[in-house]
Amino acid sequence: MDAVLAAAVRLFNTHGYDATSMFDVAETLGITKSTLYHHVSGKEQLLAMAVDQAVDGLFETARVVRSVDTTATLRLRMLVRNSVLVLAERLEYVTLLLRVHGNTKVEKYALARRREFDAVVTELVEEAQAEGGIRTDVDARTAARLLFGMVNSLVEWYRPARGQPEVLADTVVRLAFDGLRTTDSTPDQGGQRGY
Amino acid sequence: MDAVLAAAVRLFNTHGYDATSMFDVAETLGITKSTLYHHVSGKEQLLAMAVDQAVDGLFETARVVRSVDTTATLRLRMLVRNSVLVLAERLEYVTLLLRVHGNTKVEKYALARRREFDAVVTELVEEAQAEGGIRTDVDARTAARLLFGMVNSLVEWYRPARGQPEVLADTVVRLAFDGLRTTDSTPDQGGQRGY
DNA sequence: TGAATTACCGACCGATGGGTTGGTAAAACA
DNA sequence: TGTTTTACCAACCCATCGGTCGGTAATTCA
Repeated sequence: MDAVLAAAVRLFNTHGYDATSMFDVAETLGITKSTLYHHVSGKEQLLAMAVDQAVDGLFETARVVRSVDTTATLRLRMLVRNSVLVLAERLEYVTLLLRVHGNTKVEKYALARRREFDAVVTELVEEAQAEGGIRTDVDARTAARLLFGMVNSLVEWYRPARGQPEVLADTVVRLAFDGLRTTDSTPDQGGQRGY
Repeated sequence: MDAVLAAAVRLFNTHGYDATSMFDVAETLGITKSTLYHHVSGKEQLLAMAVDQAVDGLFETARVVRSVDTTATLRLRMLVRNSVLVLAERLEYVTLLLRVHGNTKVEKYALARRREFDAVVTELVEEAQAEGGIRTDVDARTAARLLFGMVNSLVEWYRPARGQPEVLADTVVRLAFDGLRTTDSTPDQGGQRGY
């Protein structure tokens, strides 16, 4: 069953959801279409399961971060870092989630969950701004969107083979918080490994 | 003809390229499918034209930036800023370009041009690193990808109504180069309006 | 061993989609 | 005015797709 989902998601990502037929999925698994329908209720269910895999990972990380007792700024750093790790770990599922744009029930659900996650990030950015941890001359909503725009763009090029995701996560955090400019005097934000 | 392309691209973006039928496009224009085929050779041509609109804008900006006689760092800032402006100006075309992932001839062409643009950015990042203008502890290719990952994410939420694109472009440049951290002493990189 | 469950398949169905054909009405041009 | 070009359309073609149906082989379980 997991094999079915994995194969489907891989095909969805390489050829596009619409362009992938249930026949394609079945063929990849070495079974016929009828047999495939014996295992899954339909194409949309495959999409729904994939979206859930991605969304669950993201919200789990948001939940963990929320429960940590530290500054909002540090929690924001943790959220970014952990999100990169989730993206790397569930790459194919998150890729599919981020490409959803249509109008079916499942797709609308996916978009709603993404907006929900966005709201969490925006709130955290606002908190961090309020405590003076990050710049206030950029609208919180805009900052949150650009920040996760950068994070999410990973799905376009990151491939698991290319080294540990932790290294990448650190890079993303550093770039997001300190920018591209020469790191004259990198301010160590508390020294808690990586954040 | 421009009206045909505009209508098609809008539909492609809202419902997805595959999910949009030529009948849908025709209906939106208030003509029949046969008449639509009298104006365009096929669905792929519409995609090709849209992709060209986006790609041409991006490469034009890269060309202009390349011809400016200043530091690589400042040119990189200009490229980011101008890219945001192109994205805002040709939003629907660039949106479509960035969503292309399939395997047809046109889609492969689009991906190739995107990679080409990527190479230009990476090269500029390397130059800027070499002259000491930006941090060197991040791989140039990775930095370039994350940088334009952020820029490109605009297509997911930016809507023209929301104020001048110049303001947004400045925000993106600031965030990309100085990061989210509190702007203790914003280093004015030369004072050339916005960069 | 016999019954029930599970995995599997070939053939089929209705709908949709990209694209074509063969033609008419209206401009543009001479 | 006659002719060519342009804009337009209804009907049709064929491939593909999501999904169903009726049935068979293998497996599980009692």
